[in-house]
Amino acid sequence: MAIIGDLSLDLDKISSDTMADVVEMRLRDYFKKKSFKPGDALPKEQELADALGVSRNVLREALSRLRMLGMVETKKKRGMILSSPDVLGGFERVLDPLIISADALQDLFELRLILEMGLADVLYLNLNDQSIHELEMIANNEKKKNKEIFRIANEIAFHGKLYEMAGNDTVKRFQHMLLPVFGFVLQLENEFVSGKVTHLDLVEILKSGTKDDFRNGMYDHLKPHFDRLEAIKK
Amino acid sequence: MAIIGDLSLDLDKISSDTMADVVEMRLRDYFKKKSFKPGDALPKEQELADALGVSRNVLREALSRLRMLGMVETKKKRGMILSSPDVLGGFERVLDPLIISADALQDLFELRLILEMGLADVLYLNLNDQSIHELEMIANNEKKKNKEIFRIANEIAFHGKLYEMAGNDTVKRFQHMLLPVFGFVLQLENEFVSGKVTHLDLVEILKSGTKDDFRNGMYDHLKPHFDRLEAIKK
DNA sequence: CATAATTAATATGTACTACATATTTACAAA
DNA sequence: TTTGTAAATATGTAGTACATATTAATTATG
Repeated sequence: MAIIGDLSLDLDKISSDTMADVVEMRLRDYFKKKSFKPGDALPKEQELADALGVSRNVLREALSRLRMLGMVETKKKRGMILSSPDVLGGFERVLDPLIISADALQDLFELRLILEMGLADVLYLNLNDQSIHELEMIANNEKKKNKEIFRIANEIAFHGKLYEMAGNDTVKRFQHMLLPVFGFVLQLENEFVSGKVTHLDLVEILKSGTKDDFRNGMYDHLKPHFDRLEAIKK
Repeated sequence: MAIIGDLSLDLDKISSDTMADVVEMRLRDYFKKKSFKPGDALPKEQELADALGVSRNVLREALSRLRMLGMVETKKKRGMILSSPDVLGGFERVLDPLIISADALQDLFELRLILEMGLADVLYLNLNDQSIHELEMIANNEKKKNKEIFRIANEIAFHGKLYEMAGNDTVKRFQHMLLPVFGFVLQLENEFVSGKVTHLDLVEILKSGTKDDFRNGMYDHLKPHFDRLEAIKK
């Protein structure tokens, strides 16, 4: 006798791609196959629609997606050109803590910790006295202001500066996008404790310490977060 | 006398948002303001279009973007629901080494190195004998196969397994998406040398070494890449 | 002849209409 | 109670029309 278990495990959902989904993929393939490069002019909408056998409506729905990602730009009469997308644009649009899954939130929380811990090597490649001095100014500023109220702003300023010093704009932006997620997770846990190593301590390490010193300092600075992770994993 | 420099630096481009751009933003704001959560039903297309004062066409172009990102799903008659987007979907669609800028390529190359170096802490939180054993199998397998031909596949398998062991699906996928970029940059440089520390060495460290040992081992494993970075930065 | 002004041509942006299709709901039939 | 049928409805798709901005061509003008 046949055993009927969870149907959803045995029967895959019927994939109902719309024409816009298909056209989006086909356009991608077309650009690749023809090795279009940024700046190259694309055929006009009606030609593409005719070639694909769809209405101009459907084609524009697909184009709208590519335009959002920055893959294509259009000028009124000149037509469309392929362009260099902002690699983080699509990521940014989706990063709302209220709508992404709890698992993804947790993963992104960890991702930021991974970034902070991995930054040392690239950071030390770009280190110079001027930027260390600027970082120190930021850390010093924290003492003046009300610690509780400006705590989050201070965190953002200091760590953001670290990424800036690493000289990698994409990673800096990336980390900045992760901040709301990070804050959201912490808020859920009602946990705002600080590690033993302060921002000023980290500055001192940058002045005279090694990469390893910095990594260890950063770990201690982030220790409460890692402790939280450890507690969860068990 | 007025000095005329680079015009593009002095004159901002006129922002010519299309209706679809505006509607996309307005829908986002609407979802937030009404605190829609995944699963909630959205008004029907015609109602939204009427409310926004645009044609159903324009509204659908905006919706098409949100659908692509996985923010909304639609069923034929039931209407639309807000849903949990795949946080990396938008990123994945744009990661074509042939169209993203050279700067972004370089940044992403560094980003992968940062991830590898930062992985240790999260990895050690999840470590267990079983997964170490599986990793060892992968590393051992490399010796059997033709090293040159399978070199890239081996790299992907080993490092992919490391991310899997870290127990963070998002980061694992993220790293996997970065691989083509990584490979592309290396290919440009015609550089495929390995560090002194092999995959098997890393496995041994995982068995009996500390987090710091692992980080140092990973750094040595990736040393050629860091050397390349250092050469570029100067 | 060179520059400015005008006109024509064209591709995109937007709106509107129409209809097929899938899915729900309700109801009828077995 | 389950199954089958019919009506209702929201989305998916096609097609037409036109406004607008931009380019190209043409004419006017000094």
